[in-house]
Amino acid sequence: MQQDSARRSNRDRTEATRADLIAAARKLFTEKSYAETGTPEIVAAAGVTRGALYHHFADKQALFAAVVEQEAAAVADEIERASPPSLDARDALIAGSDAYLAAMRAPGRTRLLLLDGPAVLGRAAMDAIDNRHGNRSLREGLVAAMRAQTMTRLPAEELTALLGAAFDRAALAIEAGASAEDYRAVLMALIEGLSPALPRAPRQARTR
Amino acid sequence: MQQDSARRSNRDRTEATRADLIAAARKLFTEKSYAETGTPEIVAAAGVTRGALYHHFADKQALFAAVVEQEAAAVADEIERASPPSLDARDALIAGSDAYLAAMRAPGRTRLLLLDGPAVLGRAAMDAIDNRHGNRSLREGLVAAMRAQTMTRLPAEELTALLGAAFDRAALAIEAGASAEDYRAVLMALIEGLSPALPRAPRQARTR
DNA sequence: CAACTAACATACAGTCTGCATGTAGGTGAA
DNA sequence: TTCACCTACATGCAGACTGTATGTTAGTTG
Repeated sequence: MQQDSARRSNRDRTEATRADLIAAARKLFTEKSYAETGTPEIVAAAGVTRGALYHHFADKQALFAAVVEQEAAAVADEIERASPPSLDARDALIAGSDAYLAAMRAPGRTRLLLLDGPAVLGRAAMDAIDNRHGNRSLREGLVAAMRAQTMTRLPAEELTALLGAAFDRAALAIEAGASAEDYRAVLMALIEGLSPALPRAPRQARTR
Repeated sequence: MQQDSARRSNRDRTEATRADLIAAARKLFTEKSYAETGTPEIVAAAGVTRGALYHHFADKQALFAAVVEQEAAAVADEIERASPPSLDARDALIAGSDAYLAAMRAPGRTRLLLLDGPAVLGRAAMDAIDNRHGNRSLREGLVAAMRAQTMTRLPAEELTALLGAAFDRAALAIEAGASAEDYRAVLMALIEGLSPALPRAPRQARTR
C-alpha cells in the first residue's frame, strides 16, 4: 500500500535525484555565483546528501555543466519559438535577437551563462554548448540572410561568434541597468552594416 | 655595512613586497587559473608568507584585481604605442585593433582578462578597469571616426562595449587556435559596415 | 631615546572538496 | 521465489584552503 512512494525503479530514482540536484543547483547558481555556492548547500536544498551528488556527477563542475546545458537549451528554445520559419531572413534575425535579449533577463542567467560558464568550463566547452543551442539559431539566421543576398558574405562561424559575443555583452549591460533601446539600436546597426546593397532606408517598417 | 639589503624604508619595503606578490600572482594566474591558484603557492613564489599578503591586500580577490589592473594597463600601453595621434581616425582604428589582438596573444592573458576577470570581479568592476585602460583607446578611436564623418553616429559608450566584446571574443578564438586572418576580416567588416556614406571602395587609402 | 606604528610571521578556526567505505533497496537468473 | 549481484545512495575522513587573531621585529617620530 505504501508502495506508491516507496517502490520506485532505479531509473526513476536516478532521474528524480538528478533532476532535483540540477534544479537546486540552478536556483543557487543563479542567485549567488558558482564559487559562492557550496555542495553542502546544494544537496540540502535538493533533499539528498553529498554522496548522492558525487554518485551522479563526477564533481561540482559536472553538475554545473549540466545546469548550464539545461539553461542554454531553455534560452535557445525561447529564441526558436520567437522566430518561426515563416518569417523571412531579416525578420527572423530581428525577432530572434529580441527574443535572446528578453530571455537573458531571467535573473542570474547572464552570470550563469556569460560569466561563470566560460570561466568554470572554459571557452572551448562553452562554445560547444553554445553551438548546440543558442548560437545555432543565430548562425542559421545569418547564413539564411547571406543566402538571400541581404548580407555580405563572410565566414559564418567567425561572424556568428563575434556577433554572438556582442549580443552577450549587450545582455550583460542591460541587466546591469543600461538602456536596452540603445544597445538594441547599436546591435541592429552592426547587423544593418553588413547589408551593403540595400538602400539605406532609415527606419522602414518591417513588413519586408 | 650590511645595511644595503637590511636597511630599507617602510615605503620601499611595502612597494617591493607588493610588487613581488603581484608578479608572482600574475605568473601563476596566467599559467593556471584564479581558482586553481592558492595563496600558499603565491606567497611561496613571492618569497613571503601569507601574513604579508593579507597585510597588503584585503583578500585574494584584491590581489587578483591588482594583477588584472596591471595587465590591462600593459595591454592599453601596447595599443597606444601602436596608434599614435599622427594617424588619421581610420588608420588609427586599424592599427589599434591589430595591436590589441597581438597584445592578447601573451600566454594566459585572455583567461586572466576575459574569463577569470569578469567572473571573479564581476562585469561592473571589469568595465571600470576596461574603461580606464583598453576600451578607452577604442572609444576614442570610434569617437574620432564619428567626428570625421567616416562613421555612422551611434552612442559611443554602447558601441564601444559591443565592438570591444567582439574583439575580446576574437582574441579568445585566436588563442584557441582559430584563424587570426578570418577573425580580423570579420572584425574589419563590422567596422567597415558602420561607414555608410563612403563608396564601397575595397581598400582605398583614406587621406581625407 | 622612548613611544608608537607599520610590516610582517605564526597559529588557528571554519569550511570546502573529493574519496573511501558501508548499507539498503532494486534487478535478473535459476 | 530466492539468491547473488549491482545500483543508489549515506556517512566518515583526509587534505587543502581562506581569512583572522595574535605575536614579533623593524622603521618612524616627537
